Amino acid sequence: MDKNEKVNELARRRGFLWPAFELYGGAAGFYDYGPLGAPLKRRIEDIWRQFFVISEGFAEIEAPTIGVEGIFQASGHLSGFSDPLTGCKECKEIYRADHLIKHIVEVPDALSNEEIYKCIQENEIGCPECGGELSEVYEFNLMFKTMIGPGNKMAGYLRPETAQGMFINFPRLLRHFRDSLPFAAVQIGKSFRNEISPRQGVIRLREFTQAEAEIFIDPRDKTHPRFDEVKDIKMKFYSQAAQERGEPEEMTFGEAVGRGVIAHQTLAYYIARTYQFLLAVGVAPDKMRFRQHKSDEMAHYAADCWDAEVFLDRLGWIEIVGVADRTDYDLKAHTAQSKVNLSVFVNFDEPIKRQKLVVKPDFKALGPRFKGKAKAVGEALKALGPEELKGDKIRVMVDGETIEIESSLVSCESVEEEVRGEEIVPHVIEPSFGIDRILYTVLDHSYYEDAVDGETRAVLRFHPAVAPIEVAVLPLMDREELVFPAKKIQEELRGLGLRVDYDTSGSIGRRYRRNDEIGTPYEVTVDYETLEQGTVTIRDRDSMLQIRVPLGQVADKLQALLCKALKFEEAGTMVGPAKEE
RNA sequence: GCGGCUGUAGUCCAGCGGUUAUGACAUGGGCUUCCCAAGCCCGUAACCCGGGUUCGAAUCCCGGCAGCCGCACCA
Repeated sequence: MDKNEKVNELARRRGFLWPAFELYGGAAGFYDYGPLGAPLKRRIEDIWRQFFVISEGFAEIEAPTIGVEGIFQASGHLSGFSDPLTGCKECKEIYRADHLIKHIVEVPDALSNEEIYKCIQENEIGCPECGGELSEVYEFNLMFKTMIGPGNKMAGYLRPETAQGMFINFPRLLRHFRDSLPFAAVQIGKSFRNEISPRQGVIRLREFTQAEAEIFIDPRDKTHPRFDEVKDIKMKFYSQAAQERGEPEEMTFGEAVGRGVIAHQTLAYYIARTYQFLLAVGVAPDKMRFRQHKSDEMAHYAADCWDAEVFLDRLGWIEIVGVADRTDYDLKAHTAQSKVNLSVFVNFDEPIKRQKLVVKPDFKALGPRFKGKAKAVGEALKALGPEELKGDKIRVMVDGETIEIESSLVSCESVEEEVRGEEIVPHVIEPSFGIDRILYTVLDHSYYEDAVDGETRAVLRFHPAVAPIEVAVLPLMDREELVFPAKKIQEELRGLGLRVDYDTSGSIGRRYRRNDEIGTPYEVTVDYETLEQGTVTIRDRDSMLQIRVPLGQVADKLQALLCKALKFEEAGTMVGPAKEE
C-alpha cells in the first residue's frame, strides 16, 4: 500500500472522507465529510476567514449557488463551458465537433449542433483516426442545468465558481465600502462542475468548496500598503523563466517584485498571504511551490497568474490555489451584458480645469427637416471636433449616408469646466482556494509513521488549530473511581469550548494509538496517582512524552499548549518513559 | 466517454459451480490496579446492484454502478 492509499484508507475508516451515496451504489465525484472531516474542514475555513476576512477587513457574503443565465453568458461559462461533441461509430473515439469543420466554416461557434452535424454529413467528414462514420453532434456542458420555477421559462445553472457572486454584487459592495477603492469581498461556498470523469478522490469533484476573494483595486496603483510585512519572506518561485530552466528559484517577495518576476506588489502580497495561510493549516513548506502560468495557459485577460502547488505522492504537483490579476475583464463583461455601469468615480488630487467644446445643434430647424433621423443627426454633430465644425457646410455620416448641414444651424462655444475626477473600472486580484484539495493536502502532509517497539505507529501530525479533536480524556481503566474525575475534566474542558473526546474502551495503549491516528494533539489520563496526589498526565502526540499536572491547572495548561503559548516540556513535571516504569 | 484490471464484514484477504462463506486486524460486552495496538472468554458483522445460464451461482455470462491504471477532457 503506498502512502496515498494509506491516507485514503485512514480517512475513510476514521470518518474524515466517505464516498457519497454508498447505500445506493455511489456516484463518482461526490464525497461526504464525516464526523472528523467536517470539523477539520470547518477549522481550515475558519483559519482562512482569519486571514482573508478579519485580518484584511474584507467583506464575507453569501450568494445563491444557482445562477440565472445572464451571469454565465457574461462570464463566458455558457459558451466556453459547453462543447459540441461527436463520436466515431466504429472506433468510439470522441471529438470536438466544431474542430472537425474548422477548415470549412470560419466561425463554427456560431452554428447550432444540428448545423454542425449537417456540415459534417455534407462534406463527408469521417473519423480522423479510422475514417468511420461520425455520430450526431451533442452538447456536453460542464455546468449543471436546472429550471427555476414551473414550466421551462427560466433556466438556472449551478455555479461553476463562487467568483461571479462578488462581481454581480459590485454596485452594492461599492456602496457598502462608501464608494472608494480598494475593497474586497469573499465567499466560502460550494461550486459545481459536471466533470466528464472525476477521479483521484477529492482532487476532482463534481461538487466542491471554494474560498475566493475578489479584491477590487485602482488599476493605476498596484502597490500594497502592507507589502513591507511580507517582503522579506522567502519562497520557491517557479516562474515562466524558471520553468524553462526546470528549476524553481528561491528568493524573497521583495526581490520577486523588484526583478519583475511577479507583476506587482498587490499580487505578490496576496501570494505571500496565501503562503502564510497554507503554512498555518499544515501544508508542508518543502512540498509547496508557487508556479506562474505560462503565457499560453494564462487566460487572455489575466495580467499575471500564480498557482500554489503542493506535492502529493503518486499525484505529483497539484494546484490548490490560484492567485490571478484578472484586470477589468469581469466587470467589463458584466457591464456589456447587463448594461449597468460598473465603475468607480475616483477624485483627482486637484480638480482639473479644462476647455470643453459644447456643440448645440438647432433642433427647431433639424427636427422638421430630418424627422425621425433628427436625433441621430444631432448626436453625430455633437461628436464632432472643432476642425470639422469649421466652414459653411458641415458634413456628418448618419446610417452610412452623408448629410450636409449649414453651419448656421449649429452653434458651438468653448466653456471652461472643472473636472473633479474620473470613472475607473477597477482591476480585480483574485486568490481562489480549493478547500477540498487543501484539506486532502493537510491529511497527506500530516501523515507520518514511526516505529514503536517494532510496531508501526500511524500519526496525523495536525496543527492544534485544525485538529478535529483537541484533547482526549482517558481514564486509565474503566473503573468508577477513575471515571468520575475523568468525566469532570471532560465537562470542564468542553465548557471552555474545546473539542474533547472521552474514551474508556480497551487498554490505554490502544486508545493512545487511536488518537494518534486521528491527530489528537494531547491526551489527559486519569490514573491512581490522580486519586492520591491530585495530578493527571498529559501526553504529547508527536513525542509521546508525558508530564504530570495538578488537576486545577489542566484546563489552563491545555489551552496554552494548544495555542503554542507554552512548551510541552515546561508545562509540568516530566514523567519517565513508560517502558522504564 | 473509450480500453484494461478489479469489486466478499469497518479494514485487509481466503473461497473459483454444492461450505452453517475462512482468517486476521478493528469493533461491542466480560475478567484482569492495564501508561503506549498485552492476555483470556463471549459476541456483532460481508459475497456491489440487476438480469441470464444451471437442479444449484460469491464463483460462469451479459448489463449497470463504483474503484484503480492508460487515452481523451480539464473553461
